[in-house]
Amino acid sequence: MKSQGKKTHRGSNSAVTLKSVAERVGLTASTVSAVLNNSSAARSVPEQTKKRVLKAARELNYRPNFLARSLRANRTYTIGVILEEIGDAYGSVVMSGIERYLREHNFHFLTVAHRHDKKLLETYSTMLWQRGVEGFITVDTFLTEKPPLPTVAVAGHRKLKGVTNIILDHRRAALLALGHLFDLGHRRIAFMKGASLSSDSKERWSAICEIAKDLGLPIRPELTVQLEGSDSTPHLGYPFAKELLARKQPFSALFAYNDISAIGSIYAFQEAGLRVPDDVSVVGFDDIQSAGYMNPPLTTVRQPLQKMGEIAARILLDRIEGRTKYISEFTIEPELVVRKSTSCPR
Amino acid sequence: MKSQGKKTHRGSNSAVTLKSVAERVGLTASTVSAVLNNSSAARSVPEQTKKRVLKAARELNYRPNFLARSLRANRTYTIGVILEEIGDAYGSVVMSGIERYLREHNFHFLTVAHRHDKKLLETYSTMLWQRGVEGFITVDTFLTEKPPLPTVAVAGHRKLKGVTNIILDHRRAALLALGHLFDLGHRRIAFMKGASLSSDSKERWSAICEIAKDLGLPIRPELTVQLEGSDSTPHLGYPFAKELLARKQPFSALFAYNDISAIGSIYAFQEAGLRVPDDVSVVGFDDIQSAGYMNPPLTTVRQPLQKMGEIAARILLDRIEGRTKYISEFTIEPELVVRKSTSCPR
DNA sequence: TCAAGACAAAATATCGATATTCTAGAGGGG
DNA sequence: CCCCTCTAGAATATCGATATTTTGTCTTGA
Repeated sequence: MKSQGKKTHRGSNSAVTLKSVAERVGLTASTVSAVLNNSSAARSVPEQTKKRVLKAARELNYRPNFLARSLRANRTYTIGVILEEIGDAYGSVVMSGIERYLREHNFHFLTVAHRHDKKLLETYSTMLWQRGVEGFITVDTFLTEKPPLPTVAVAGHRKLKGVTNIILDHRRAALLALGHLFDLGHRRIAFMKGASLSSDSKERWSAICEIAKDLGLPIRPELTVQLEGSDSTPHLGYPFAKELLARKQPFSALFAYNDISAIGSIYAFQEAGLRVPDDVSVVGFDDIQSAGYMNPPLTTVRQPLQKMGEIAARILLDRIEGRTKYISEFTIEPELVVRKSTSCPR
Repeated sequence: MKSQGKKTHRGSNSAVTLKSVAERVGLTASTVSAVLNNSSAARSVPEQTKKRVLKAARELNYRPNFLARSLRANRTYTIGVILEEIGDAYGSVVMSGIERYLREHNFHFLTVAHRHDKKLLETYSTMLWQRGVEGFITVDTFLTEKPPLPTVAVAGHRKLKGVTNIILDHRRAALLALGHLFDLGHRRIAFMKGASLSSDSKERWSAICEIAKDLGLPIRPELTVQLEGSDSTPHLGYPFAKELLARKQPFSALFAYNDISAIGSIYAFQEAGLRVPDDVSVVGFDDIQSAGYMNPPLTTVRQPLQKMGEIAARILLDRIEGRTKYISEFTIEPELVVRKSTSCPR
């Protein structure tokens, strides 16, 4: 005897299956399926019957079982999002953009954070792959080998075949920031390089070097510090700004690695009795949400993070659906947001 | 003739199935399955054969198909996370805690953001349910009816049967903040009430009223503003702080609804020539990452967001696995973080 | 010598949806 | 009158894994 009623249906959705709908109308599951999907086999089904089927499905509130469908069709309409960290001001905004686009196109996503652990990264991407995701979006992640699925990388600058990189135009970004400082009259500029772990680090730095050269601005080692650690709070910049001060080399401006470190630096400067921007101008990078509400409001190079997430999602879906060919890069233009943390040097 | 080799395997994982492993060792799929899962049927399989099977599986890098398995077992080891918004400083930190816990317990999660759209909320939760999630965690979300699956709500104060609420001890929070201001000598305190959309709003406010009464602090309507809109940038507080100033009623301190609005308020105060904390003390709520790096660093009531996410995940998994019974509430203790945005009134 | 076990593994049924093939009956044309 | 075609669906096979049932083969003891 069949069990009736008391199904626990834990993970699965309701107990209403194709079969139960079929029984209701006295037909077989295959016929009902054909009608509901309006497949070619449904051509020979009379209107009357179709109506009956649709009515029954509605009444029983039938929802096709996603797992069964996916298994059959070999499609999950799901992608995997691999981030360095979830709770920070960078990744989560990109994610928000991803979510936005996916939602409009009936895709979903699974998320994992690897926290810069290479081993974890590998485990996680295998896990997602096993779960049938159809592609990956990585954020701030160093991939070491070509993933087995279509992949789009946001802020990941290893060039890998098969991976589309969403990159910021770093030369443009450097030009915006340094040009701004240069125009204000700054000549002794301090720099904060990103931690070696941060995947954007290298590219951004080399762009800065190039542009500085073009502008005739020297990059002095004694005014350059390199961030370390994977802290994503403003602690990130604080100790390094202090170190910079401890070197007792004069400088009138700082181009920080990102807003987070800029904020930490400003804090260190103010603590040391320096006024921003009167004594030191500071330029950040990213334009995170709170940047405009710091004191002083931060002048920064804006990365349109949400948009980058949306574009990453769009490119990935286009590839999954075979609408477009693989492209190796997509460049996003940054924007300079001038607020109050920069001014002419004394 | 069967297709061989050139499978496209889009969503699904590799073409290595149980069957192919079985063929490799000249056995049937069922036997291989029994061995790999070490199920009771495998008792009668000789060690030699087991070894052969395991070896073949390893060599072919066999990964069981998640969809097939889930379909059979009616389990997905997946939960749905429903947030108001992803890219903000609140939800994403909670999510980070959720991720952390789930990862350690081999669960995954799907995420949707409803952006306070009730219709969307319903659609999305149905979608997740169809996809076989085994439970929900909601963040800052107004549920209107009992969900069809085990649910844990973070910062959602509708009391619904079957839903476990992770709540902050708001009375304690109010006591910490108001007690602090009171001890400093503040008597004319302005308040910012949360937007009606924000689910914490009401509870927090009534706790504040109670505690204020206990302390003998009057709550003056002319010093109370109510936030509106669902902006999650500091714009949130800015206009309302301006309105407060426009009323020309003296006050020496502000207890803001959250850090975001506190930051916006400080900005408005400073713009109006007021110094914080010398002219106005400000207390925030949440302790978001940048709170400590504002100028001045924000005194605030800390909500241990990441921990709340972890606990929500733990409670949900315990319920899914039937390890514990349903509990209707779990209370988290807040903590006062005294920084530099509060001082004695002039 | 024959039956009862034990052993080894194959066969089958199932999860739910869907694509393809098959069939029974009605109607029409030559 | 017979064959063909069309209708209206049923039956079956499949996706991949797994739980249950069955089938042989070999031992072993009475």
